[in-house]
Amino acid sequence: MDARRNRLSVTETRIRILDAAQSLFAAHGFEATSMRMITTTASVNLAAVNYHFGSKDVLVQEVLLRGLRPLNALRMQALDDAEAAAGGAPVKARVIVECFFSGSLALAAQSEQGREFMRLLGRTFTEPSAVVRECLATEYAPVIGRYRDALSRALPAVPVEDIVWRLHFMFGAMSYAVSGFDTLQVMTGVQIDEPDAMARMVPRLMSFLLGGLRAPLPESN
Amino acid sequence: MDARRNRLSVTETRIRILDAAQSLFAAHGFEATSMRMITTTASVNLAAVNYHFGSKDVLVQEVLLRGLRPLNALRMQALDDAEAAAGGAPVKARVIVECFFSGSLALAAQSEQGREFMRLLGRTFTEPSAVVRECLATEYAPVIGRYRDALSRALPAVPVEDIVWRLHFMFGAMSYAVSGFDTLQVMTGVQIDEPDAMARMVPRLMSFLLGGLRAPLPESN
DNA sequence: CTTGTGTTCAAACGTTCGTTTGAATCTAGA
DNA sequence: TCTAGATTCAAACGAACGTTTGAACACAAG
Repeated sequence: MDARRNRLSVTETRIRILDAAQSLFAAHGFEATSMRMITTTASVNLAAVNYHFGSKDVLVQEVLLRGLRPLNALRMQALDDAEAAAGGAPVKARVIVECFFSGSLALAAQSEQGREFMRLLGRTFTEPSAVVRECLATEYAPVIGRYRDALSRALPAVPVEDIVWRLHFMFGAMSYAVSGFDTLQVMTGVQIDEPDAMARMVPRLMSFLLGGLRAPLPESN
Repeated sequence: MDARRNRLSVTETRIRILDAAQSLFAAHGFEATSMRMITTTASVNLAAVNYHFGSKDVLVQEVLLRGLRPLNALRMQALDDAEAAAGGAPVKARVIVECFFSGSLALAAQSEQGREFMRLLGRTFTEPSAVVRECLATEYAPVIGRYRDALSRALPAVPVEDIVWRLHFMFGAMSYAVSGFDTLQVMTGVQIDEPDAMARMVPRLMSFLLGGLRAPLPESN
């Protein structure tokens, strides 16, 4: 089998590149990560990325899609299940938020690679690169739509427009919370080095987000 | 005076560079903005940045400090005033949040340059660059400390550790809200092109943040 | 063994980056 | 008016970037 060959199989080379790229992207960002850093970390030749993926942009896309597609599939499924369990009644806001996070948590809990991707996801939202934005827009659009509708049913007093705004704020708090651990440390002096930092953060984040979602509307004047 | 000279005065050249850099940094990010873009936009020679500032990193710092120092001074002053007005009593959480935003709003309201800087600020938090992080840490540390203490007095039921977490989430929602207009558009299909988008967003953001700040704590098990 | 296809490799490509240089130019003070 | 210092300018520097090239290599099929 593959183990006998001293040359790596095709799929193995691709995976090594994807893994190295994901790790470096999460640590340094997309632009700041060079092809040479990626190929050196992956222990493959410099030309391998262009041979297997065509360009750096395509590699970025494939790294994002590899993590994002199963994650968003989990999020859709979780909401489907919750709505089925509720019968015809609207799903409670707290449950909806939990649905959104359960996928991330599962992914982050099961492997260091999962945690790495979550850190990477935090970066993507503020990334100026056009290819990243386009990728996110395509992948997130249906999920956002689904959750917007569910939240709109759960919080009938909140106009859809405000639901969208609050979803936007939620994404901000979320991506920042995931990607900005070191910023938090440096700004506050708090140390968050424990490996279970994510698990300790998520319930706090969920309380915060739920509080924001259910906040009274600003007086419209 | 200066108007008679066909050569720019020293301070004018510096200001032209700072303005052009701020505008381009806000639009494309720090790394993606080249010296040639800056000097072309400012209509000065390529070598001018290195002559007047020493390096691109120093220019980045000076752009940040020029906007951040007066902004944070306003924030400190606003909280001082609120505490003085409250006598010995703790300032209400809603007022504290308003203090934090009043400075940003004043800056954003009075000039396009102010709005530009707010957009730039949104980028900074997720910027991987070491020089940016260091600059933010130094400038924000005392402000964060002050607001943390004030919030801790306003919300005695919330442990200081959770106050810090929620401040962190606040920063995320805030920076994302300011910098991620186009992301919001692209993800939701909502159009936010009006010039008063900032003014329409802030009350919504404040409601959201206050709701998050005052949310019930997660059940500690 | 030979052939053909897919993969790896070292080397170089052209471009752009931030920075430096040394001469030209302007300004202020003696 | 002349000179010393500050500023601008065109040009080039070395380094790093993403990408391309063509030969070398591995391996399965005939």
